[in-house]
Amino acid sequence: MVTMSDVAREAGVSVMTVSNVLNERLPVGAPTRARVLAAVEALGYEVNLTARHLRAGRTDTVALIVPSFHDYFGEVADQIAPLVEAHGRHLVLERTSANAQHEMEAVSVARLQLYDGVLLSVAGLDPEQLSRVRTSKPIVLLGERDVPDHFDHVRLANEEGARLATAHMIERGSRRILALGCTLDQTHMMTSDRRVGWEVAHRDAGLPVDERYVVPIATYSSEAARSTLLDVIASGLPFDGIFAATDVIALGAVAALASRGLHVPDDVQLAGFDNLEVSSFVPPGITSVDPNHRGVAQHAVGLLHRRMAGGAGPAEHVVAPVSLVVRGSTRGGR
Amino acid sequence: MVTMSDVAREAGVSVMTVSNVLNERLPVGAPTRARVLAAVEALGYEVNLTARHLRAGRTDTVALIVPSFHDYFGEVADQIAPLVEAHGRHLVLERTSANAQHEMEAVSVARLQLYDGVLLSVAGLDPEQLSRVRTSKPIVLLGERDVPDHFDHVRLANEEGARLATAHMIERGSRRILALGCTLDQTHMMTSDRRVGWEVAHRDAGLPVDERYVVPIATYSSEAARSTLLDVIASGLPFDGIFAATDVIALGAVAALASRGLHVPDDVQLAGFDNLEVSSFVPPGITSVDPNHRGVAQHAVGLLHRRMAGGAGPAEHVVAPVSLVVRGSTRGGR
DNA sequence: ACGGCGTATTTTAACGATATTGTCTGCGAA
DNA sequence: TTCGCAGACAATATCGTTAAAATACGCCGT
Repeated sequence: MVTMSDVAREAGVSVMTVSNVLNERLPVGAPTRARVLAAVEALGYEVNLTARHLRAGRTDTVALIVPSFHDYFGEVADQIAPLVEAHGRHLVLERTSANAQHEMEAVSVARLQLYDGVLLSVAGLDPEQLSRVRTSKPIVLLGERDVPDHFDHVRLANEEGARLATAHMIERGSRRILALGCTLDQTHMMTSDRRVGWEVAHRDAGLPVDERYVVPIATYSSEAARSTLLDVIASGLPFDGIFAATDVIALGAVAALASRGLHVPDDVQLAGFDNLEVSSFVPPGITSVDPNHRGVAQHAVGLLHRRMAGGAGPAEHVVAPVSLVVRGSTRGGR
Repeated sequence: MVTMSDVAREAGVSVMTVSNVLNERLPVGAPTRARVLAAVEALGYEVNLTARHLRAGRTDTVALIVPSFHDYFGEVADQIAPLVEAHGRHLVLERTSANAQHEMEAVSVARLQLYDGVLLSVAGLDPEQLSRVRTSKPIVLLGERDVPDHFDHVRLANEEGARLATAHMIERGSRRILALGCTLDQTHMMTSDRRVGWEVAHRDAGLPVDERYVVPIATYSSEAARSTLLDVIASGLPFDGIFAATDVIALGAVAALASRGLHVPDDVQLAGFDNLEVSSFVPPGITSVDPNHRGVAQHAVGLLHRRMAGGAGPAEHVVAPVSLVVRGSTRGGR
């Protein structure tokens, strides 16, 4: 590897002069500067960022740690990247495979020290595990789980989104709406918060809440959703609407309904959550709760930036508002 | 920050003893070890990886540099991650926004020095620009563009995949097949290689090749595909099949066809390329060329690993085989 | 001619970890 | 008693860079 001292020797100057030429900290005489630049060019020198990071105590890099690079997270990441770069920092992604052990490793203080700040999308860690993470590094948590109070946290208005979607289908005539991929858990989780919204919509409309219509699925994949919904259909439980906890689940539902000859929205209305790009293209267009990626990204990066700039003060817990995008999978959609 | 020397002071030993306890290089007496571990625990010490990286000259980290975190790249990344981790290294992703300037920055030798190896998904850089990248760091290129000979490179059998898909639709009765999202370029690019496969299938079947059926699109988005296809329909050009250059494009085509009341596959057969997960769930299931992510990932990581282990020898240029997955969007699919 | 000042450049000392070499202690063998 | 040697630990040098302090050099005014 070519180092500064190689360049210095080649140019017949000290390493500090090389550093000063390259970083323009102290002024360097024109002839000397020219010799240094020539040597840099000749040897193909590039600064060693590891050394600079050690010396500077900063890396000008932010990590976004996500469970997988798929779908929702990919879309959020694409929103976050330019915001981080606007602050003159780099963004890198790390993956945890939604596995609590991997997440703990990712947030091990050792790993964190490589970054000036971390956006951690929490999927596998519960509050108890998270509270064991002690570090002075700025961290902002993203995700739908409960987290310890002392972390900055951005989450979605899950309940409200689910309520919007369900109320919309009720208004358009559905009376038996599955909550596909939701759960009856009492703790705050994505799947239970969204189920609560589904319940609230029923109560608001004076409709009974039937727990048989809450249908959990094994994994959050389209395939699991498809086979689970096929089971529901086979069981004979009557339904005329589906609130899918995520668009990935909605997609599996679309496939299952089509394979059983059920028409959307005439036989069954369908609404999802996440407003993935594909959702507007899958005929007849899937009505979906838009999670407001841009807003989430802005809040998260904003909070992180404030902490990195040394901002103190109590942790903030942001609930980002969501909105319903109506498409052809519910009646009245275009 | 808590450093080794803080721990050393707390435990009343030298820093080397702390290092030896933590890394188990030289043996340390049991009582001393216990004191050190207690001090580590008490102070919450974690190793500073930046310092270790500088000293070791390695980072045990591989970067995957992609144009965006969407769709295809997200899926490839999820395949690559476990393979890299199996070699005891970390994987991080960086994003270039398919922008040549960003790509050049990403491969600036400075940035590379943070990693032991780099997988670079080339979207914006042409061979001439790439050949200016001089570094001794192991780099493996991914992607469908031509690259300088001295780089290891993994690409797909684009032409063969397109030929398979097109021949399949011809066999099932299509006679006027659009090449949507393809181009007439003569240089090797994804869009032109796939167009060549479309041509070859026609010639193999003794059918004429009509260049009016090659329909480029402005951006590789579903939305652009949809509006472009709507224009084609409006133009009155008759067609009974579509080979879409990517599944993202196929998805836009599905939406356009549905909105014009054209039935897939009865009125128009449709086949895509990439076999995205969604493609098997969008009714009636999109026939697609499977790009063999797993194989690509294995080749790429294998090549990189060999180079990182010091393997010399000429650069390899791998063309990963692809296969056709037949679904309901072509006749005879399930 | 000389003190003083400003600019150009070098020297020194870190950043935090670790490979290498060096010191000390105690014990067994001659 | 003396030497050698092994085990346990410490001191030093180093990775490549940069902040801060030190030096060298010319030039000015008096």
